[in-house]
Amino acid sequence: MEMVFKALADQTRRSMLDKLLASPGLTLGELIEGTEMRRQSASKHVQLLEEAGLVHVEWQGREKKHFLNSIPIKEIGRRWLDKYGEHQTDALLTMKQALEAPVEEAHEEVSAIKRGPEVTSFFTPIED
Amino acid sequence: MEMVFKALADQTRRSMLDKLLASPGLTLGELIEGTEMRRQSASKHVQLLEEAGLVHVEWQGREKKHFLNSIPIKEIGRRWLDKYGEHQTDALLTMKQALEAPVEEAHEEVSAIKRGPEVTSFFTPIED
DNA sequence: TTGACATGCAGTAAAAAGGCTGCATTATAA
DNA sequence: TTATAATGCAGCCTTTTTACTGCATGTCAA
Repeated sequence: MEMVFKALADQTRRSMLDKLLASPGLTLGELIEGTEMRRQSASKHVQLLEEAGLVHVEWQGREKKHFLNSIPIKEIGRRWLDKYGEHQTDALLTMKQALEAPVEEAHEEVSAIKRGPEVTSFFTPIED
Repeated sequence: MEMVFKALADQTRRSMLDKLLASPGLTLGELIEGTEMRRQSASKHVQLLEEAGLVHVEWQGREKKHFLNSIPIKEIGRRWLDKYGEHQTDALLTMKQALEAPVEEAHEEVSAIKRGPEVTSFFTPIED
């Protein structure tokens, strides 16, 4: 999971995923077409993407075909949408309103929310 | 968008978001409780999260209360789930099967998929 | 007012990331 | 077989990231 986040943090790598989504099976050479980047640098990016499980490769003679594996991305999307579901937004708005109220009462409300079951019940811990 | 990806790339920052999800309104001091990290280091992380729009703050006297803003995360989740939808997985499997067939025919199928409307129609470009 | 507390900002050091060149390896094609 | 093409690996350099220390600022409470 850590690796997936790291891999997605770089624009160059995200562009590579885009290209592979549009054109499955591109080789390294084809991946850097139209860019200024050297083959060797791109190769390192591809290595990272492979380690993160985001790219699957198939060797065909001396050519290495690259394919996007969208499973890890979907997994992240699914988990995070579960984790930060609609309830959270409501809770945030509640907090915001509470803080905009006079300090004493606001502090009370904050404490109530912090110790109460309302927010903690929204929270489904997910290892990442 | 770039900032959001960068912000999510670090485990420390993701943990902070987790804490703020579980306990909205934590101060900096509360955020580093139980960790080895110095206050000043954590402060920089918070700064990044703020710039990425992932954390909203409310000053209350000398205390700075931090709140998770899950909107950017949801936005990413939504866009990426659109982008890498179910069709992509099918396409990937098709490619995989094609490549596992004898080379000549496989190459034909790959070319067909690459130039055909099947895959490109799956692709909905999204700026990021 | 004064001391303690919560935070911010500047500067520094170490580590990680990203890009390059040069060379080695394997496969195709003449 | 030999030249060419696609790729990998090692080493180097520069930039970015991350964590630290020290000091400054603003707020609360006695």
